[in-house]
Amino acid sequence: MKTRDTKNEILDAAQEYVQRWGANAMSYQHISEAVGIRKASIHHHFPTKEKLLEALIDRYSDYFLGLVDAIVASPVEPKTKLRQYTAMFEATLSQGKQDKACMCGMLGAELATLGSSAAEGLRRFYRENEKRLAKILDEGRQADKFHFEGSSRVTAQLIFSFLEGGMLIARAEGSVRQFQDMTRQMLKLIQA
Amino acid sequence: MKTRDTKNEILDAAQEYVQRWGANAMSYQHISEAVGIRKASIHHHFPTKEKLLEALIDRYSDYFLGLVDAIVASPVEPKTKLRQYTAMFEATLSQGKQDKACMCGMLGAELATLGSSAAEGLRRFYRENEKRLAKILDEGRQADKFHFEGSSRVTAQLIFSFLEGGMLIARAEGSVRQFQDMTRQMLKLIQA
DNA sequence: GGATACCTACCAACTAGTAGGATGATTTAT
DNA sequence: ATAAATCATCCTACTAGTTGGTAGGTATCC
Repeated sequence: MKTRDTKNEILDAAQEYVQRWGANAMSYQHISEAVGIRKASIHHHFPTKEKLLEALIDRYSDYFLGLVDAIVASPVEPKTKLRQYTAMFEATLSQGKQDKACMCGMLGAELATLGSSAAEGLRRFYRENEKRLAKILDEGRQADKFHFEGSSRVTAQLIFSFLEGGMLIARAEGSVRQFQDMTRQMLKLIQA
Repeated sequence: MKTRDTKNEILDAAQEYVQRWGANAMSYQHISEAVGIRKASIHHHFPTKEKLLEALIDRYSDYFLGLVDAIVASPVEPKTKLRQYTAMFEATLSQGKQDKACMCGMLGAELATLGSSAAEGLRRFYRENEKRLAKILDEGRQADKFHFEGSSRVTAQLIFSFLEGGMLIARAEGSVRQFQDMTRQMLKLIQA
């Protein structure tokens, strides 16, 4: 707990900005003002914007997937796990002025402007989420709690896509409620 | 069919750019080079970037919803209508280097950087799509071709959210196939 | 004494947007 | 009909501000 504070404060500010405005609307200047540090000092911690975004994606990914792993490993019903998973997205959407989306959903739209390393990190985030979701779905289907035909992997991709897209759409309407309704309906569709 | 050409060429170039790179990565300079016209000349047609984006959203919205209306009005099965609707998204994703998303999905991520008028246009696009989707769903449910509980409006929002999100996710993986698989699974989930 | 962390001061490139002029077509006045 | 005025389109040339990034210095800490 020494120098690490500033580095994390920079990432905190950057993440907030990306979740609200997007990576291309975020600048070193903005971070500088938010953290209370000079622009050049940010370059000391993250030499280029590309490196910053890579670090940002890595941190976000690790944190988010850590929470997901805890849900997957917990001894509750698959249905509950799925609800807890969707609640994570809902929580982000509910923060502040309800104008934050999933950071990796935002970056998905800005994919073309990302470096190849950051883009790979993004894809990893998507795949790892889908993998964990598929596990929950498999578990639930075997226990006859979920019902759907075909691949659990594709179904996981479908649910994940909906959650990422749903955040953007619901945010535009300024309606957490709409997101909750859609999520509930999604869950109903795969219920046995 | 006189002066209108340049205006539309500008919008064409801008739309391509937004669908691939996003609105914040698009500049008057980029459009200028793509169209073969000077930067200042673009300002003559669209005095500010905000106005350009408003015009872009309006044109896109009118065109897209026009196609959707044709689908809704056509005398085919609801199931076919839904497949035709999702095929429109698939077509965009299949274009070029498979790096284009729905323009309004892209702009959804950049919502905070849009002017209030453009943001309202975006929301209108979302709502009008959901409305038409709900109509198809209602029609199908009444004909016992679709089966789902609860609100058709919420179900329409769910499907629309999935399509917008799915384009971004599938694009990241460079996989039209993944998008097709997810869409097919979505359709299966609401099939009677 | 060598890192680490931060600073001031700069840079070249790019951003949206403006001023004002040239060209040519279309309307209008005579 | 023709001359004059107006207009749309496009141009060169510019502005002020922002962008990511660098050079090089200073203070502090192990």
